[in-house]
Amino acid sequence: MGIAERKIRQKEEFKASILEAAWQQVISDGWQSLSIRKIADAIEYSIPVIYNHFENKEAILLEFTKEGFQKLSETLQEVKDQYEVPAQQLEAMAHAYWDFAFDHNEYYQLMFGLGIPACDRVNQIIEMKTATGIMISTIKAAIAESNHPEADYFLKYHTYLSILHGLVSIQMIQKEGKPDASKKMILQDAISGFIISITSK
Amino acid sequence: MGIAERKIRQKEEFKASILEAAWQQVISDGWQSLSIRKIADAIEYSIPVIYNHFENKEAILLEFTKEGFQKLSETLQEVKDQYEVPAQQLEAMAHAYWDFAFDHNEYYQLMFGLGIPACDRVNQIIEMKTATGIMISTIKAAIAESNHPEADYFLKYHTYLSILHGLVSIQMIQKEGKPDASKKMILQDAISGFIISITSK
DNA sequence: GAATTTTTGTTAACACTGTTAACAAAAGTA
DNA sequence: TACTTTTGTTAACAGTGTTAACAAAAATTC
Repeated sequence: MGIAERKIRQKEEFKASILEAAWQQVISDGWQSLSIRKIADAIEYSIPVIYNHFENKEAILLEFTKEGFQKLSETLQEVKDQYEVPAQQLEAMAHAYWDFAFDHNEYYQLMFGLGIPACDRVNQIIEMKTATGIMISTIKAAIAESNHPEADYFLKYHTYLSILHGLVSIQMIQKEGKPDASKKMILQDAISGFIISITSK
Repeated sequence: MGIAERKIRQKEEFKASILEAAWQQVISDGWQSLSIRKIADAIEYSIPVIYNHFENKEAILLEFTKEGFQKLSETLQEVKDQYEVPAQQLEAMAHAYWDFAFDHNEYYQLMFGLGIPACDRVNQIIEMKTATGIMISTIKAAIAESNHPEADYFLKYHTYLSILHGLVSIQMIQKEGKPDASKKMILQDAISGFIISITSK
């Protein structure tokens, strides 16, 4: 009975065409503005057919999130395979990670829940400069007292902030509520490494 | 003419009551589910009055984002003032930053555009484990070859990922599109610091 | 104090969202 | 051919942000 197989094949194709249409939406207007109606419109079917193939909108986004992690894994593995020394691997993977994030920007935003309204918002906030100023001045002072006062304070500030924000947001994505005190060891580890990197060496 | 003053005072109070009601919403259900209608309901006025005091919903969120950065600045400054040595200040500020993020969780999410649907999503993605595995194995190898093979690989992995994600998302929030190559120096700086911290010392 | 203007607030709608129940049409099976 | 299952549609529900048209209250002018 080849007809049952044809059916599931057609079902797969249909599902794929939904994802295809959805992805077009995502890359052209961002995943924020992805809508079931627009997908239905694009595939020229009525709305409820989509719910025959996906439980809800979230399930569609989940699909892309999976794809994103798959692609990231592949990329990391490929890059890793090009080196032998772990330290070199780590460095190369870091660059690959960076490139992935910006080359597959939509995937990355989906994977890490970057809800982009903040982009427009953050850029019009003067209050942010105050916080920035406090941190930068401290970095400057630390560099001035260090053995290599020629270091780029602005670069070091970005590094400092990125470490902090990275730690926090990764933690927030993984679980809600305040993480236990043991998690603060990660902070301690990262930040003391950073401080050493500017104060001595 | 005290009546004009009373008017603007009342206007201020009204505005404050809107923000108050909005904030109640935010802390009880997250800023995702904040709605103009619910605010109107809470203050027992009709919907359009809110638009007399705020241009749109975004303006209300912007207000909280500002508040968030103000609070963060205050916190950082206070903590900084308790120390003299820049290195100590940086460390103390890092911990203060961490505490702020989790103690004022709603503010932080707003400030950095953490669009929390990803929380539920990320936790049901097995594909994520692959990527994690690749990175962890490399970290393990690096530690094994280092001078202190007793180091906690899981901690180091979290540090590694956090640095990467922090760099990327801070960059993404600030501007869209791929950042210029010079920005990659921040990555280079942070990651080489990290690598040194595990390979030698 | 009455008439007029300005401010303030309301109702009702528009244009969107995700989701689903009720039903019709097509396809496969007996 | 008659029946069942799958597939698809229309129409609605319950939300969302936002705004135009209008009524009521307050302040100002005559």
